[in-house]
Amino acid sequence: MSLYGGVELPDRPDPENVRRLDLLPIPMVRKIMRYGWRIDPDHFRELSSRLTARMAELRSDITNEIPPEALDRFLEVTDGAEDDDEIAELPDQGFNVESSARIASLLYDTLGLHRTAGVKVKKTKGGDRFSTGKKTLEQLKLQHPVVSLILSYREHSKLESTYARALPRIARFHPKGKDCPECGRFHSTDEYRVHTQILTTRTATGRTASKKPNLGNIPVRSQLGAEIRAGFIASEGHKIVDRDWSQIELRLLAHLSRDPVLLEVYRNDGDVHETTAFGLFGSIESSSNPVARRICAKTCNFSIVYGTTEIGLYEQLCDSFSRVKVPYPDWLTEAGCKAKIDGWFDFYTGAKAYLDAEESKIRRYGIAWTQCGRVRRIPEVKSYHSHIQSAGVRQGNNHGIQGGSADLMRLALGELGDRFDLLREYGIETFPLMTIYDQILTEVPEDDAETVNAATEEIMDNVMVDRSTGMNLCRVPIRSDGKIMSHWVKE
DNA sequence: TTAGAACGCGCG
DNA sequence: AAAGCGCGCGTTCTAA
Repeated sequence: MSLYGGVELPDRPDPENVRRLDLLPIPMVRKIMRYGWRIDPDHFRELSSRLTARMAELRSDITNEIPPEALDRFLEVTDGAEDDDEIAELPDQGFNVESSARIASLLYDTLGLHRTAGVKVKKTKGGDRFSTGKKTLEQLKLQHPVVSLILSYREHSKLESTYARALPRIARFHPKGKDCPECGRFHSTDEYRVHTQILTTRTATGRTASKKPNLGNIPVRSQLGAEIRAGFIASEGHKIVDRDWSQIELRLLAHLSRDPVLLEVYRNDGDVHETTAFGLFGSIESSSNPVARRICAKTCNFSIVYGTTEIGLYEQLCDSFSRVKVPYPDWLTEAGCKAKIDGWFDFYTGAKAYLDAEESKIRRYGIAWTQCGRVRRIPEVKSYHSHIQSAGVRQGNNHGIQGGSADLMRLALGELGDRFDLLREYGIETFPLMTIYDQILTEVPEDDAETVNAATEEIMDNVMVDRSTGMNLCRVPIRSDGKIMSHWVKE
């Protein structure tokens, strides 16, 4: 029985429910940590040497881009980093590109890019010097060719040190045969697996956190990053079932806010990003740049809800556009972003009303809670500094959505654990690989992949259906996308 | 020598 | 005064 629109929500936290939520996923979490996830060490070793080689090239390209007299001037300057130890910069290798302080010295002291740039260059958090972060460098790209080279070097270096080099070292050996001493299962070949640690009571919002390795930040967005993911593989004769919720946080917002536009989109299985684009730009036929139009809408949907300002949205949009190599549209200014934010709230009036109502509750109680009753204290709203208060309100509103989706994930993991136990009685063995915020990955014998995919879908999509009464407690449908693969990338 | 802050950056 | 939230990790660099 569906009660879309007919359900009144409890307005107070339910501590019993939260305790249950914290315990529910534990059997699944323990399995994830015990079984681990197979990786291909040779893939990473090969990738690592490719990255290292490219880094050396980029290092010399960077030095070559600097005029000789400027380079001499730059290399003479010694800052605290340069003792007479190993860290000292070797003349034949150029300088230490890893050091943000050295990069700042190069870009600003030696080349003076902060003066030639049209925009105001940001300072670091401590305010000691000009920033060399990605967003700043993106803005300086056109000033000097060395900037893009530095960005490229950073990308390579990040992937090499954090993933390509680290993962094979962390992996444990699982010998072939039955009763593997590491995980107890049967392996038809020797394999290497990484065993992440999952922390279930650490984050402020109720999300789980993963470490050693952190499987929540394995690259995917860039071309190079996808090559890291390709090294995560399934056991011999097995497949990976990868299912992720579709826009779970926006659906939760639709549910909580009862925004009429959002409700309508999701109930009709519509395209929410296209709908936002329509609200911000008008019909697609009148658009000169449909690609930019959609990127903008998508970015707005994921940023504005959490209280981004025009400056933040501007930076975010620049990042989105450069990522997909779409030229910046002419309206992309801070003022233009202000207009988009206003337009977004004018279009989604119900969401606006919900966020405002939440804000007043958060300010009054100094507490934010999810629908399931997960509490987060927000003492900041009682601060005498208005910017601290605003940050607190943003955290609180974020908690309702991010924490709410974390609650759903815990519910789903609990249900899925029970379902997997049932499948085992029918001879289907499942090995949970990971849960990443809105995603559940499972390793399963090839022939059972479709079955497990369907079971996972059933659990995830009905996570807000009360199993004892059959009542649907969500005002919009919850949907997910599933993939069956042998590498952690599309086939 | 070691601990940890600062910076930067990967993901949802 | 800062400018969306939530994390973990690698490197540099400083302080003890």
